[in-house]
Amino acid sequence: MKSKNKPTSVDIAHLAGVSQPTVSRALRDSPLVSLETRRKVQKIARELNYKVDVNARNLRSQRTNTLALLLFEDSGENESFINPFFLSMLGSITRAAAQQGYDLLISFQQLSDDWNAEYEDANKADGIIFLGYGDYTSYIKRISKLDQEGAHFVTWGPVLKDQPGLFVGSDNELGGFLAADHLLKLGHTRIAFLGVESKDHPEFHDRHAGFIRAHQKHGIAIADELRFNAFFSEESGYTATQALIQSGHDFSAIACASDLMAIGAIKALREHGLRVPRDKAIVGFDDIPTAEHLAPSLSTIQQDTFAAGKALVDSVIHSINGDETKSFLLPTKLIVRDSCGAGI
Amino acid sequence: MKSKNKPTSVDIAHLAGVSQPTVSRALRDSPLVSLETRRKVQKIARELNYKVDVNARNLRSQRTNTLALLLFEDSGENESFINPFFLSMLGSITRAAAQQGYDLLISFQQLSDDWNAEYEDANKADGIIFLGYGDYTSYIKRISKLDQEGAHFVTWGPVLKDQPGLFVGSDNELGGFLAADHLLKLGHTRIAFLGVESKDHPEFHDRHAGFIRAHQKHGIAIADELRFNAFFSEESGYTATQALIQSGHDFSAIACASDLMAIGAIKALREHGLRVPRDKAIVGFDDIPTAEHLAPSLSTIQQDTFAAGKALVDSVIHSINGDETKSFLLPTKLIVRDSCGAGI
DNA sequence: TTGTAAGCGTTATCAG
DNA sequence: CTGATAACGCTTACAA
Repeated sequence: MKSKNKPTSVDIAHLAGVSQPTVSRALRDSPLVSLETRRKVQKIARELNYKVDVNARNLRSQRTNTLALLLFEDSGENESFINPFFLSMLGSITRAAAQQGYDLLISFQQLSDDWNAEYEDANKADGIIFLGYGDYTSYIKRISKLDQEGAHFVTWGPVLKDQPGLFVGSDNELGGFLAADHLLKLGHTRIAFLGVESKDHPEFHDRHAGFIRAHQKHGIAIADELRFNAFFSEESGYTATQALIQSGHDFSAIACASDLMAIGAIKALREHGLRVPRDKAIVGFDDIPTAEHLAPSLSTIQQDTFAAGKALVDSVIHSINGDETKSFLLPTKLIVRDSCGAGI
Repeated sequence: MKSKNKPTSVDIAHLAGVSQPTVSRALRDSPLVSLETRRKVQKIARELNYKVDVNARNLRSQRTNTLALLLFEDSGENESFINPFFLSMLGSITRAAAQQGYDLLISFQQLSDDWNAEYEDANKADGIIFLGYGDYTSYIKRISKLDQEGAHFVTWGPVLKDQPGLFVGSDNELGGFLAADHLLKLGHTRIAFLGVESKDHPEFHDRHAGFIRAHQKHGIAIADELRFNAFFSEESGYTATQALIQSGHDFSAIACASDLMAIGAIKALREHGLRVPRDKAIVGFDDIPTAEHLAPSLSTIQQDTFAAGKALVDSVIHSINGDETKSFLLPTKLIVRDSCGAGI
């Protein structure tokens, strides 16, 4: 079944009449080998369609030139469905890794799983990128050990004081601020906020903190009764919005902590005969590809997945190389579309 | 920088007072090792946080337990943008691979690249999944060699006579039929078709073939002047639709060979003051996540990415195992939404 | 049930 | 500049 016997560096050595380490060196274009020998060896290698066996190389050199991407999912989510924001990240990380000459090993993990962060231990990868860690508190516990062991990894997430490990994330506080600021400028004063309040979800916390700061800037009091818990998903946004409507509290706009939530919110509003943006304004968060195609198109806070992928890959490579590394945030940006209308 | 010296099976052997192969066997839970010894060894391994070095294992066993996914992109496409259909595939392939206990190595390739299909040669992976091969004719040339070498790979694509290698794909002919049949049932008789006509793109050809078959079934003549070339992208659908409108030919519906095209088509129609579905009906193809959120929601032909991912992974694994394998198609399905209206 | 010996295909080290 | 020799850490025979 399998192909013919693959040529090895020994085979080439014989054919070229040189020693086998010389072959190895020649193929890496080492200047320690004379140009003539190099040429000869490389020619033969090409003719035989020789490829270095990466397992042998990795074993000997203790380096894999591979990055592992561990994607964690809330197990509650729909089986066959991946958060589109993560999908975008996945795309840009793959690209960035390729650009740096690293292979990318991808693995989905269930949060419930016994944590399978053995990629570096098993020498499958030189470093790890974590995406979507679930809840922050238990995640931190889990990675503290990794960090002490000197593993090379970076996490997509919030940057907080005294965190173990390396983090890269979006400036969620800024995003929350921009969203609320936009609505407040449009004249809204009673703005609902959809997003979980918990130490376990610092991103949401930060988005809400920005939300508060914007209110302070405008001298508008926060209406705490308009804050509803919701996770990333559409269902969650839908449910929270129903609760909001049924609460009977007055509101003219909703700031959602994710675009999926916003989709659910719009659906719920519509079912109650409320139109966006005529009756209620909506802002999302993420800028997933669907956002611009929604009806109405969704104003939202954009996370730059392209920059994020590159930042994650660069960070973990720096860590691998033993360079100085530091956690940092990427700016978020307001994208104005139709879902907020022209103001009150 | 790197962690402490990782424990090896030899270390454990010493501690456990057994031979090193015994350790290796015990860790694989081989029944050839007494329960007692197994327990002892496993306990020590756990305490030391020992992990098998996959490079050593792979080198010795000549198996990697890894699949490579090579994703080809039309280089013309927007740099940071990946076809959402492929993104869905990527998600489901990752899942399916994990389920089968395989790691997944992902690589983006530019079509222009010097073909980097060396994954199996280099023993990085036991088999390869190809996604988005560009144009069929040159792709076939490229893989013929792989096939002769006995490489283990499967391609997402059309199933044709005398193909080299293994293919899994959607039943595009059926999809094209379902799309046109739906429109014809609604009373449309002059239906435009957007999709490239070329031997190099058999999927589009098949979709059009189904389109024709539906017309035949309904006894309606095909209006060849209503066929416009377009690729997958939104821009392409936009441009083709403009051309269609400017051609002055009468039409009441458009069948698009991809959802992205449909998005572009709707945009073009709207700019010409034409409303969907009131003035023109639209059917897409793929059922990308955005489709249901468009305004109007897009009727389309669904490709089952979940089944597809599983089928691709299973196929390549069968091939690796030397089992009998055969190319096959997965059924496509009509999803009725609002973009076709209630008929003429 | 366990141990011994060999080897997977490289790269590293050192000597020439 | 090149070559001999020894690892890298595991699995596969085969022998006991």
